[in-house]
Amino acid sequence: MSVSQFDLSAFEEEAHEKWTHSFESNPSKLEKYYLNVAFPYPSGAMHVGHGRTYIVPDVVARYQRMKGKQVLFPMAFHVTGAPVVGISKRIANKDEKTIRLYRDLYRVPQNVLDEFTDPLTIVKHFANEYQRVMTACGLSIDWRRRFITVDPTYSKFIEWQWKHLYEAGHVIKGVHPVRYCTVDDNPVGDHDLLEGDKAEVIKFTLVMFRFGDAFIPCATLRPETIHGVTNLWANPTVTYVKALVDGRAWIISKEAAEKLVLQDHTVEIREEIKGSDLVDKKVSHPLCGEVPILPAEFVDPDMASGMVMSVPAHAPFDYIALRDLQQAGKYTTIKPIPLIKVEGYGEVPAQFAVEKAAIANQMDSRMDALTQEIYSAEFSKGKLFAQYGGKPVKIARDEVAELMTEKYDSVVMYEFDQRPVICRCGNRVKVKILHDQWFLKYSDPAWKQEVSDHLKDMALVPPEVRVEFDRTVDWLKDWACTRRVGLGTRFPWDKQQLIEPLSDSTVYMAYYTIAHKIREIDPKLLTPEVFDYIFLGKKSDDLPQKKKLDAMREEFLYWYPYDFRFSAKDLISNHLTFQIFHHCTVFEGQKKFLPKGMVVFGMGLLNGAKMSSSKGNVFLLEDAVSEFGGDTVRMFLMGSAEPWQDFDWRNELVLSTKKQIERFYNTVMEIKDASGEPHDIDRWLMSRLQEHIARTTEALDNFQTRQALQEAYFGIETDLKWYRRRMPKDCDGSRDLHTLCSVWTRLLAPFIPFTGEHLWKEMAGEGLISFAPWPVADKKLVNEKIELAEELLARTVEDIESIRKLIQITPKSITIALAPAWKHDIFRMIATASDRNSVIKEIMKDENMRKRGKEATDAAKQCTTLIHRLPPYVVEPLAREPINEKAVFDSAKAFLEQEFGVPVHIVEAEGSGLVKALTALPFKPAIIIE
RNA sequence: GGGAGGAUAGGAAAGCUGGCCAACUCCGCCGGACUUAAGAUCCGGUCCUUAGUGGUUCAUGGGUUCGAAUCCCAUUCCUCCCA
Repeated sequence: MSVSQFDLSAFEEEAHEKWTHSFESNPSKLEKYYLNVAFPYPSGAMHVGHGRTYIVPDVVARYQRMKGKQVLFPMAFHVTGAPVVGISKRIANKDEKTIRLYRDLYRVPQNVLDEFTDPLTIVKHFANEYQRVMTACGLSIDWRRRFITVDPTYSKFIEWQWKHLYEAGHVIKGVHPVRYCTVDDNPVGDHDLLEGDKAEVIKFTLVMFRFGDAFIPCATLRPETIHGVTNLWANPTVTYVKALVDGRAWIISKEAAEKLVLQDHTVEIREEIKGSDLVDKKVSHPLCGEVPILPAEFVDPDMASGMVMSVPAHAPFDYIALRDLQQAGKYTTIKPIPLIKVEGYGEVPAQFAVEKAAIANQMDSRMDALTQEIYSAEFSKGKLFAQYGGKPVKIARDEVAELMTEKYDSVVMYEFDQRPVICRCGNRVKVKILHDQWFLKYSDPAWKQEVSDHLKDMALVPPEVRVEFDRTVDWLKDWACTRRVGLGTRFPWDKQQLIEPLSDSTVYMAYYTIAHKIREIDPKLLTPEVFDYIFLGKKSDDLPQKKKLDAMREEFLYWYPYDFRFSAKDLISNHLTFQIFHHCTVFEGQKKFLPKGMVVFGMGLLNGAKMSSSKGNVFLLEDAVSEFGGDTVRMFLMGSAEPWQDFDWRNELVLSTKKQIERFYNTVMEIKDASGEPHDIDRWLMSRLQEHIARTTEALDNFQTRQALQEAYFGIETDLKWYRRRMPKDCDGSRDLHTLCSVWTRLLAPFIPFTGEHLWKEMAGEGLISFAPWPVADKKLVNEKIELAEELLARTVEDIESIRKLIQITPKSITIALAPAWKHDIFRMIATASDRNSVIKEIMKDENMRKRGKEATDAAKQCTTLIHRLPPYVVEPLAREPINEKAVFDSAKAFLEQEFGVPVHIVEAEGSGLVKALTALPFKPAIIIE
């Protein structure tokens, strides 16, 4: 008895035992199916959102396996990059927040946590955790092929890959601005920031105003507004410095002087100048003439050069600052100078906008939004006045910047678009220009062309993402591909640097095919020639361990290219596109090895809010599995949304999923051994079953896990309910139910493999259900007539119930009156008519109909309505051939009487003498309850 | 700012090559049956109205059409990506 109890954790234990090496997959005679997932960066524990990412491909893998394919589903761990280095530092520094996250949320034991001061220990720990939890989820992964991206062997593979990229001319050297901490003396990654992780580096133009023998540089994003400059702003409370920058005298804030050093300038500070001493002095620029310096306390010395040029006609801040001064009776001769015409903002846009929004002073919180609004409006729609060239702002901006750089000493200065940006160490982050920065030249049009050509031949799921890929390829710019900190493979042409994490994980899908075998060879022997041989078939002398290489070559040729890659949609604009670029280069001229398809996922929500480890809004996958069971988690994640849609995890919904599995299990256990003789209703059940098989198969072919579950689970369950209702009281069901159970269990096996294995054993199925044959729909068992008869019966039962509810009397008998043959004729004529409007005329031409007069036209109208109302799968067969309604109801008489507990009479409407019987229509008999 | 997608019952979600659509299905809730009870299961209900009917609905406003949740335009809001 205890064996047949529904006990998920017992099933799980049983299955794990059977599966130990089952999913290790080798080349064989069978057709192959290779799928893979973007590998995880194991810096923390898995949450349920991760669960779906790996369960969807597992369902597909299991499905394809049952279809008889040789399936490869590998997994590895991406440990390269900087984040984990930051984490280890924070743990070493006893950062409370980080420690709490790892100790309390991820539940890392203290003795392990103590070791986390070493970054590699962190990723290795969580890689093992990942494997453990993935296994608990029933993922059918070939773990022999597991690797991490800092394995020496893998590094050799990366070096080989980059050699090809380099030789193809895709790796170039350039300069690059980065966030930089001068205390740590290192670039700062997102995860190393205390504040300002959204800040971006913006390229400003320094407009050089002449001030005696020196320059005063003002940073701007809008150099074209130089024509409208009325003054500069200096902060009277700030101490400025006069410094020799690249040999020429500049007046800038102290902070700016420090920043310029990081941006390729030599800076020697000569003297300090008080801001107040600058006020009311004059400066000049060839494009705007002489203007005064005005005082303004809003000027931030830590923003770019610490001096600001004022364009009151187009910048709300400048406008208000000037207005405030003038209201105090100062500088009243200065007038805003408009220079850009923009529709809908009057003569002086800044003034117009400020007045429209009724902004009182500089402190108004809407100022930033307003500035942004004007900036955007002028950029997209604005045009310079004719005297300044008349060009659109979009074009003029770059032209003016170029002119200033060439003729008027302007230079570029990088600064953040928002502040403050603060490092973990508490120091202000600055922008530094890095030299020796290497780039992947994704901007290369020829390379783009190869990628976009191949993209056309790839299967993309869902199809809507194709435009996003096309756009990404179109827009992609050069990508900085080396870093100075973190874990990773050394960059071959500059050993001081590392290959950046997104750039070292683009062709590893090929590496999976040989990962378990290449380990046997000493990494020192893994020259590029070795990989050239394995992956490209290029022969060369002195290849080591030729036999092993041949075996690897064979694996690669068998598995590659991969059939589908699964990944979340936020990777479209980088990783998923990069990997196509890299494949195109590495497998240059070998189109048959390029990726075949991709499935892109939506995001995960927890109780309606976005999942986020840092905010603590996560539910750990491990907890979910132990609380609800692996099958429950799987079925919930697969059934709540299609893979590419966002899904929402809610515990109460998960709980009801568990009940569903239990219901399924109990039902199967109860009926699997039924042995009665089949009735008509069994033929109906078998007929319906074929459709569920076909639809489930089709859904899975399209990766629609939700649709597939809907068909395979609820579709069959609903049929069974009707089936049991239709069974005579004393009958336990026929031996056909055994077939149904076998099919049903197999259809669900990819989703709930643990329960599947257990039931398979209970049903004495051969081998493991994981490798059992996928059911195939048998067209011969589809019986349209029987389905139609049941449909008629079900609809009639429904009608009787709704009438009974309405009249609220205790019925003594029910009479079902069937429509006469001539109404069937009308029905058929209308259903087959090409023009349903004129068909009534046609009908009335008939002698027999005409003599019935109004009765016939009424019936025709009602039939038309009915035909519109019935689904096509009912109308079509009825149009071909009427069904024998009398026979249907006669044989169901016992059922109906049992259902309603009163005598049921079946009569022909015509000649019954009942008034209500006249409303009888084909497929809709009249019902008289007394 | 540029790009992509979306807005349907209490929640989730199907339908979206125009007529079958008050709208598959699941969850929740309400009522009933079974049960000592709970749970499970089964039946019914869940916009208004009603002898199985009819009406009003699918973010808002407009358009195309004999006819639109479904096509087109505008607006509002949401999500994601890039800047």
